Amino acid sequence: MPELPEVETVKRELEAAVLGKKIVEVRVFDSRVIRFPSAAEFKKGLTGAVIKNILRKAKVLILELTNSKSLVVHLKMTGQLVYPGAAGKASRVSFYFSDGKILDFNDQRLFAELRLMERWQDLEFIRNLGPEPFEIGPEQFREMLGKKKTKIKPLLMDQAFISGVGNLYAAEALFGAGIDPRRPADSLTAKESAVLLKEIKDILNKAIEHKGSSVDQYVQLSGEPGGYAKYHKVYDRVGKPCLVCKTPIQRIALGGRGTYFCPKCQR
DNA sequence: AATGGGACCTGCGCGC
DNA sequence: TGCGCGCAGGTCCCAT
Repeated sequence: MPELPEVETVKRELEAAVLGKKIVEVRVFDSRVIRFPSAAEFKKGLTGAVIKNILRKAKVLILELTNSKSLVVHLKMTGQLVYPGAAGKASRVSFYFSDGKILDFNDQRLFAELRLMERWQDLEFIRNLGPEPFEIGPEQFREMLGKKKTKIKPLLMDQAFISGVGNLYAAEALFGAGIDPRRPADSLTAKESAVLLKEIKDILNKAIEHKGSSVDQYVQLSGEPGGYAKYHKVYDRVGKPCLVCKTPIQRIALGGRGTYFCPKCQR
């Protein structure tokens, strides 16, 4: 599922592929993914526009256009952007460029969201985003954790607390830091919180280097899977031996989400 | 304030 | 072989 490294990968690839290109046609195969405005207005607002700038805010992708509007993309869990595309049957929306190439937006489960906004900065979700891990240091992180009694793992996934981390990287970072996902956030020592922040940053950076983790549906812009999944130490490894101590990896539900951890290495 | 559950969706893998 | 069911998780929303 696309988290910060996957969205960053797609953002970089989009920059190389479609920056400066003109959209000449938009075909909508399932209008449910278009959250704003209507499908008709969406098409009208995009046709003829040139992609001027591409940004990422946490897990959100923003394509700024020359007509002062922005295409805001949230892939949620199964959204994909594929280029060059083929407007195949899995496509929900296809963007046709003046050079004849196609950018396909696919989404198996229809959770993903496309919006055409005058001002993406006004989107409530974006306004409420907490800092990305790269934007804070250990002292600030410790202070943030100290104000929260909630379990550390769901807290890492709270985009208003810290943004860009989802279920997979939260589990991997907590394993790397040797911290039990059920620990109250304010129980982490200064040293533990510093190690955790470093693990988060290191793992996100390494995942970006390997162009993301392909579990479930995520693919790079080219349609190829990302290469980071083979480095996962706990995610989706329930019952398999811990790569450090051989204890079977456990899976529990926290905040309704599958949580993988090593009961021996993580305390 | 924190927590839990359901909702949104579809396809996959499982057990029978 | 085929069917029904649970599950997957990013985010919002509601209830407690």
